[in-house]
Amino acid sequence: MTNSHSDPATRPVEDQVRQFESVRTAHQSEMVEDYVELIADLIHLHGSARPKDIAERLGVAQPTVTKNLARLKREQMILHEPYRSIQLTEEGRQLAASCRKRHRTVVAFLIALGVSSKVAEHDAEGIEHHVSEETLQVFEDFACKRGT
Amino acid sequence: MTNSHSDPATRPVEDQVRQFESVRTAHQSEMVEDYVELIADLIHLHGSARPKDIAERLGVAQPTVTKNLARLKREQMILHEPYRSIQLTEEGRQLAASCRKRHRTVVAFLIALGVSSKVAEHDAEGIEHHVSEETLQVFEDFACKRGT
DNA sequence: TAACTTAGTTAGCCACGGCTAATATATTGT
DNA sequence: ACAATATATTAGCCGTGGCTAACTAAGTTA
Repeated sequence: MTNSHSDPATRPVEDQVRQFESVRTAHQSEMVEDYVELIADLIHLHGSARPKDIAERLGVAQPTVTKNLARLKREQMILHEPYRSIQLTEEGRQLAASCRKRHRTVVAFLIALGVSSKVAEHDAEGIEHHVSEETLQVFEDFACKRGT
Repeated sequence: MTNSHSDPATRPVEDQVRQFESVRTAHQSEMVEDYVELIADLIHLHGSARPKDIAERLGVAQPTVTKNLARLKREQMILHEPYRSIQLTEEGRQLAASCRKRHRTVVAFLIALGVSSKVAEHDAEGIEHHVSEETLQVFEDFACKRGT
């Protein structure tokens, strides 16, 4: 172990606190990121993203989607009037693009490492929300050197 | 891209559903894993794990800890009577051990990859809960070959 | 157009994991 | 032993993201 603090509980308390806090924060953005990314994909694929389709892709009930869309709207990620189509705002489009890029980077990285593509896709979904800029950069370099 | 389904929305719906479901499931176990791991560390370090210390390490209020300990108890991870000390059950100890091992593997892997130890420690906290057995094995092999 | 079907929303429930304020128990020091 | 302090719990609030049931709107088709 190169790490000088291999036992977590011996690290400064504030450091550990910051970490846990930042994981909690990440969890709060996950839903938004997943939705925005999925909406972008659906629009790209079908020309529109209906609550029905979103619900189906995520494996949740439609009312759950309606509720969460309210939050996306509140956070200015989408434009949406009841019963009308869902549009991404500029901010939403940007977020979707960066999520998508990050997602693909993580998948490509895992595959380059030797993980099967199915598992890579699966794990990326969970991992992508917790990768810092620094780590993402390292992933990208690695994937470029080794993978496709 | 070696992946045949680089556009998520073109993958079979059930696959994507399973992924999102499994991320949601992982989230439900995160709290338990974090607590159990931390409790083991504190016991190892101080001989006991008090709610006060747990709260301090996690950066949450004490009542939050009390509430969550009830869940750990319900799930048979700890033994705990009001105002008395916290013990890990055998199951709890095992979970703590495997979480700890996984955590260290992820950290060692990231460091071996070239991520700074501070960021490695940070990202590991978020990533560790979303790494499948297969990926973990790949991480371990890589860290062994390259790092300490 | 009217009836039926499909899609979307609203209302209201649940568990979770945060919080503060108030209370109860332990511990410590005189 | 008792008072003061520190720790732990309880009660009760909040927002999130699930759910079902009931209702509303849109779209289809006879």
